[in-house]
Amino acid sequence: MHTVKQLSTLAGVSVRTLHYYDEIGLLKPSAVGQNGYRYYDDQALFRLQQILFYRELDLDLPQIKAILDGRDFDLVTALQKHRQALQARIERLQTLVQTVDTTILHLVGEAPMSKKKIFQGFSEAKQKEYEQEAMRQWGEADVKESIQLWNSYSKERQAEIMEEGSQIYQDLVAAMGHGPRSPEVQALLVRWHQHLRYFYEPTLEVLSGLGNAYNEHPDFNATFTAIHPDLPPFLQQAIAHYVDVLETEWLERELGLLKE
Amino acid sequence: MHTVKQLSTLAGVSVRTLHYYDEIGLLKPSAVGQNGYRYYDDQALFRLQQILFYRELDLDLPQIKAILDGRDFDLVTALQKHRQALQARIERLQTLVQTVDTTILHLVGEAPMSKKKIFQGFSEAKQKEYEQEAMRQWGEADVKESIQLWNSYSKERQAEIMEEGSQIYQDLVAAMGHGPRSPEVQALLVRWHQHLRYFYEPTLEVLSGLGNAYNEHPDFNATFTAIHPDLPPFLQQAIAHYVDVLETEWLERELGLLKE
DNA sequence: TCTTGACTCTCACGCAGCGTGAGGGTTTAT
DNA sequence: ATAAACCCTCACGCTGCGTGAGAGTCAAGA
Repeated sequence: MHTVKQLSTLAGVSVRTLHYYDEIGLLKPSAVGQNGYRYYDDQALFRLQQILFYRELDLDLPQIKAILDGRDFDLVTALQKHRQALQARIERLQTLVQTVDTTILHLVGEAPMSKKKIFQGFSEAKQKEYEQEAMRQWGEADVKESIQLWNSYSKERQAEIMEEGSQIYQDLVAAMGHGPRSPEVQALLVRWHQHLRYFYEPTLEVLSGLGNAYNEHPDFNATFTAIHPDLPPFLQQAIAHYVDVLETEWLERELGLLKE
Repeated sequence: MHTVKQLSTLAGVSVRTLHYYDEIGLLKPSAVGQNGYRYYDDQALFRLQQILFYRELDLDLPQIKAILDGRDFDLVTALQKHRQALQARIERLQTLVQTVDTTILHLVGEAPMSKKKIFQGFSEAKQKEYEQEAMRQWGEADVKESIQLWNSYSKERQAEIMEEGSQIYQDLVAAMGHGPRSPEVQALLVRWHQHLRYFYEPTLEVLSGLGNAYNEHPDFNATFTAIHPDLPPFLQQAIAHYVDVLETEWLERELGLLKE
């Protein structure tokens, strides 16, 4: 027989939770002393573990009670229904993420916080290279800002960001077969765009200019050709389309909705 | 100037919501009559629409207030943080769905129909063979589950399944001339995959491991060599390709979800 | 003018699943 | 015997409102 405290540490829940489960009849103590103390045996511990398992699945307590009390209750059907509910929630959240993404892009495109900065962040040697690359296009002050932004991240964060970046390009290569305007590729470009924001705030014009540069600028082109020979022209087309969509479709719809 | 009812129908919210937003200072009426009535102008309507927009994104009301009152608040950063939170919730829900799935499978396998013996479709001798074969690879618990699943089928169904199984291998032998990646062979592997699911739910890794085992594991190899001497290496190649395609399709679906 | 019906207001409880005290008894170890 | 640790029962708080209750107000028709 365990007291509430013992059971709570055994199962990793709070004492209050045990009180509550008693209150709603989900888990009643195996015995109650005349002092009012609750005592639980191992069977109760087992039931509690079952409760916690189903709670992990995000089932609500009345449902768990129904399942465990097992009265004319089809567990498999219940779980399948629950699965559907979870899927629905996932899909809803995924559309939310998309909306958040486009909102961020809108805000960034509308109100550039700090105009055009450029990125660095490869090896020390290449860093200089890119710095000059960027300077030729955007000027020294902007580059310095970007470098400061980059240096403001921790070493680990920097590693993560770089990893994420190369991952995105690999995913893009894998998705090339679908064509530059395919939903798959365009979705990856959302990630790409998000990724850029670690370095600077790209306006829509910067984005589109970047797309062209990836193909037409010799140094960028070389970098991406090394990943895949067809990547530069592919990126140019895909990004052009991406910016197109952002400028027309979304601006009309969301912005109009907000301001009208 | 609109009354609460008017504003509520205009924006599609309840009167109670307007009361509440007033109470928490999120949306105060533009004017209040001496009778206590709330009156809202068009600016308030606009603000309400903004509120609803951010509420749609699942931001909580204090956050919305902070955003709209815009005091030393970086909207983009806030949205990025929110995006991460949404992503975390999505990932959590996705693992939950997985857990639910495996739970359902477990329950289905556990459904006690008749606790007879093993893989009854095979001859008594070969039965033991397959049993050990399976145990060596997957451990006892998995095999038991598979056996229980198998025993949950009726005798007639079991006979049909076994017939179907040997038929598939014969068809595969007949199709070997087309090559392991040919549509003909790949279509047969769909049937093969479906067939396996009568016994257990194979993950992609299990499928691919099975393909290798068919060639490299001496017992499996012997079994299939008996059907046709070139069948084992052929199956290994064909199955490897089949799994490859499945993985690609899966990736595409993920990306599609991300975009939609 | 009086009535009626549609609105309006301010409390205030309820929902899920507990967290977090408050205030007071009990047990256990020293 | 005393303190520490544990136990109990209220009971409010959190989110974002829904849902009345009870009472005042307004516009329009008889």
